[in-house]
Amino acid sequence: MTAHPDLTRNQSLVLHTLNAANGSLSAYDILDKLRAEGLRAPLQVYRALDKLVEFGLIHRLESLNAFISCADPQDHEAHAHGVTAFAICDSCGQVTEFHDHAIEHRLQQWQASRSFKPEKTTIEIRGACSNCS
Amino acid sequence: MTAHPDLTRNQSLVLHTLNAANGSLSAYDILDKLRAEGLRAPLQVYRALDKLVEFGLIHRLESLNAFISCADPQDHEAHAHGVTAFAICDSCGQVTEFHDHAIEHRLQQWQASRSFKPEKTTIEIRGACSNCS
DNA sequence: TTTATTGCGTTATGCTATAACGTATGGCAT
DNA sequence: ATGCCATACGTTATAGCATAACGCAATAAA
Ligand SMILES: [Zn+2]
Ligand SMILES: [Zn+2]
Ligand SMILES: [Zn+2]
Ligand SMILES: [Zn+2]
Repeated sequence: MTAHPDLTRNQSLVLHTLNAANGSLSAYDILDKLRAEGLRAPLQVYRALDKLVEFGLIHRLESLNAFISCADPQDHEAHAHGVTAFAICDSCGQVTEFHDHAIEHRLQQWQASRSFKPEKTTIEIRGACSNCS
Repeated sequence: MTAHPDLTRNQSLVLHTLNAANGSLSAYDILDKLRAEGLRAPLQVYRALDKLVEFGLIHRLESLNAFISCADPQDHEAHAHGVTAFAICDSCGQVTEFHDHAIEHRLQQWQASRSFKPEKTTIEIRGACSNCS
């Protein structure tokens, strides 16, 4: 359970922006929100995002090319070794993060049967949330 | 079991290019391979890709922003109503498509419990295949 | 002090995807 | 045949996402 180091100014700015957002934000969304704080270039945001993902404080949503703050950054076990899944509402943008041990176990079985060594697993359900149906 | 219509020239060119490829190709990879056939603009490729995905003949890999031909285009049941998963080797590019009913069922349970209406589900495992480990 | 590491800022570039326009073609009802 | 509709096509321009490459600054070993 290694704690991540203190965040730098840019990392803090990006994390707080994501925490304050309702749903997910693209790197350029974040950049636009942080111009007032002095950020000017995409790389400043991408470098912070890379670190925050590495620290397990945020997640990247592959099907949206966007980022969202972790729903439970304290849960190191689930995020370090587990599989994180997301349900994404295409209507309102709500993102629900969840962890399902049965799915994870089933994927592990498949991987073992094929001698496939997983590095990162993406599970994203796009659709309509209960409010938007 | 509705058959898809005959493919247009551009659709055929794109499909054959993907069928001939070892792994996945980006839209621009495909465009480069088809310049000799007269294709000049990204839209010509993207429009064909959209249709081929709609017909269930190819899949989009969200974590790669790339496309791959379907491993079993005849299996309409699995592709129309089921969840398709991919194991992607980051070393050699090999992509293995598979379908797991237990995972699909588990996702359905989650969706039912949250009244979430799924439209498209992405499952992609990035890692190293048995040959590359 | 020297060296290595990490983060920062900037410029430039590359890759991915779509908007908006007009043209062409084929099916079909009148 | 004529008009109408739906679909595909080709082109130009633009939008959106991501990284290469450079040098500087601060910090932490050695
Ligand atoms: Zn999380
Ligand atoms: Zn919603
Ligand atoms: Zn398939
Ligand atoms: Zn491999």
